[in-house]
Amino acid sequence: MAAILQAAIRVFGERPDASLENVAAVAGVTRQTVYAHFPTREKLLDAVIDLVTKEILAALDEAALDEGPAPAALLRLLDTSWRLLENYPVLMHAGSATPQDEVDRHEPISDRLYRLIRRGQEAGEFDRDLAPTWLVAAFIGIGHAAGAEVASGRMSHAEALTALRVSILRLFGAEPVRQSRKDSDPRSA
Amino acid sequence: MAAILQAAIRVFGERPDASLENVAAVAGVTRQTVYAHFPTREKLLDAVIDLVTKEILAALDEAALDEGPAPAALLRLLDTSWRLLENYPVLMHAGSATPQDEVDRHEPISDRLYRLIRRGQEAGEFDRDLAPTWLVAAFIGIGHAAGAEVASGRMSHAEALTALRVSILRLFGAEPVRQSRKDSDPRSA
DNA sequence: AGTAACTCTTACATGTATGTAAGATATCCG
DNA sequence: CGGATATCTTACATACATGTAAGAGTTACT
Repeated sequence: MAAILQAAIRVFGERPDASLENVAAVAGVTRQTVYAHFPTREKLLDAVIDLVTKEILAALDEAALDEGPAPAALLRLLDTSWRLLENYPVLMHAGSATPQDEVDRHEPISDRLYRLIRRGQEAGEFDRDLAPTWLVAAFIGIGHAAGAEVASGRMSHAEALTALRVSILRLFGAEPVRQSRKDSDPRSA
Repeated sequence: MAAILQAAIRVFGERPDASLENVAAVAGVTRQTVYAHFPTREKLLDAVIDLVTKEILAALDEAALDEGPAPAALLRLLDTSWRLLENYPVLMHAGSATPQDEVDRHEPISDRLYRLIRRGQEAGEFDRDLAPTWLVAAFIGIGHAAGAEVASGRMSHAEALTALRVSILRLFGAEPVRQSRKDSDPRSA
């Protein structure tokens, strides 16, 4: 049963509309065995989402996003999200099913991100010109872009993470958080 | 003929994996009539991509991206792309088919964007910390995010465009283009 | 040893999409 | 008028995925 779930996570991560036949093959069982545990395809999908959501929540709780300076918390959130995306490529396809599903899947991460943005903006650590809801969408969108770059082999995992960090901080209008700086003249925000 | 192509653009824009039955219905013809013009589904897809690509190239040529300051050209490119995305929602689903298709579809826009980034970075108008290829990916990713916000009704078209302008300029490390003065008209073509 | 849970094999039914084929009808143009 | 083109109707074949069903084999636990 657990093997089937893991297989489903892997397979749907590569191809969201893969058949149960594929999932069963990867799990090393037959299609009917899958049906023995999950009566319909949708139930299996639900189980996958539930499991992944639980892992996400646990990982985000460890990041303690409500504590410390907002920019540092943002980077913790970024690193955690990036690691989750690496472990669960299925998150890349969050928009493939119904819009309702999309919302549900990203809800745990986007909700915490939203609160973090609000906190940072109110403390003056993030620029206030852009609406928090938009920044949430942009964060996820740019994260997906980075994931796609890695998936296609155009960037390494490490390169993408570095680029992500810089990009997100810029986007949020945060002071650069002490990273290797080159000869770029600092503009005051 | 042309009606079928237009219908395909519309239908595939809403649902990339719609059946030819749907396309035919929207076009006001029967499925067999579609087959009379496009022997396979793939041929129809190719025709759609070809047509849209031509329109994109024409629109981008009008934007004169090689002339004037890079940040201004970037905004022209952004406005043009945004308008194209509005007219051809099918561009939102550029990653749904094979990876090869994705590259092909975005090539005309990403190639010109790449050259523009290089030009701006070499002239010192854009920050040099982020690789041009990454900025291309981030540009498209954030653009898609904006498109999704509009499609879901969470932002208006105008709100999204404004947020996009600010976000892209920040991301590219460009000096904020004089937008406090209202004489910078987005529609420059 | 015996029972229960799990899994396997095989088979069937259904739905949907793709693609092919043949013959009828309409329309436009020379 | 006559022929070419485009379209329509109806029908068939195929492929694939989903879901159901029955019966047999395997494993593990008691």
